[in-house]
Amino acid sequence: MLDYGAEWVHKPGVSGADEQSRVSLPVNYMMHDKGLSTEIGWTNRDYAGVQIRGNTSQMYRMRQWQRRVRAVTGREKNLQNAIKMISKHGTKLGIPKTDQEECAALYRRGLEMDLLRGRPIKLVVGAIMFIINRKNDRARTIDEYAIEFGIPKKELGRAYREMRRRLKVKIKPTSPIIFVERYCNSLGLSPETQTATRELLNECNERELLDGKSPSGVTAAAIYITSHMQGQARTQREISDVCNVTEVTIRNRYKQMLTDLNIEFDIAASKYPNQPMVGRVNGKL
DNA sequence: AAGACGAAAGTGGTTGA
DNA sequence: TCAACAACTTTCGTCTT
Repeated sequence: MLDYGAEWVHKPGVSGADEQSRVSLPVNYMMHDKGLSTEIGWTNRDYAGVQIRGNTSQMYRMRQWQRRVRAVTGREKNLQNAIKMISKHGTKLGIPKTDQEECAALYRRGLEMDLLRGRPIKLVVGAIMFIINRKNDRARTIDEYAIEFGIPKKELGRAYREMRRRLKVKIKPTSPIIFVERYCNSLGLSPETQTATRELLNECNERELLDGKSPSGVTAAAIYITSHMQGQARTQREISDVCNVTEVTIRNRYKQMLTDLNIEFDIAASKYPNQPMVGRVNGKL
């Protein structure tokens, strides 16, 4: 686990409120030098805000060199590039800042272990961002990363698996549950329907009906069922658009779900509101 | 016309020899 | 490394409402 907390420095001989004095920002992995380097400001003023007189072109040159000197080695330049990319694509995909920092930290680790030489930065960054995505149970699929980075899915998948192995990141299989909130929201379904969908998936999971099936596929099927049961019917087409699975898959999955769970439910007859909720009666679905 | 259905053929990943 | 395999996709004609 990474600690994102502030870093307190203990001052000897000081007590009370001053005892825990903040020295600077917490170490920030989104800066290639962890935020520890010096920056010369552009204002031509000294620490007290007084205008610096005289040689402004000298100030300009100092700034220039400070910038140049900050990233000297190839490795540091590489890291700078990668971090820029993480932040750019991360923002577009809506990845939380904390996740982005984890990506940067993991990338740095790969760099230090010398695993990255000769690979396109884009590919490694994509793989690492997907690793963090999976590790933290985020509701995004590899397809979305492949599209965002403009890398064929096959290639990104291969890089992802290799990086995961070499960096020794342990990853659980994706649970369909993590997609429920996102998909239901996209489809404008009520919180009750979301809950019902989770119930349904949990029930399937307990009976071990989900292993080996694609997580977004079974989520799509579950939503198809519950949306009808809740009187908020969505078509297979609408759901397949949002969940990025085909209508055929939704059909196969939902039919099997109904038979496996012994649920008698006529989808065709359920297009109208006020259908009974999915829930447990005496512990049974 | 929209939605659902299911057969058929093809794809990529997993598994076990 | 290779073949077998299950899940999934694409495509398309048919049925139902």
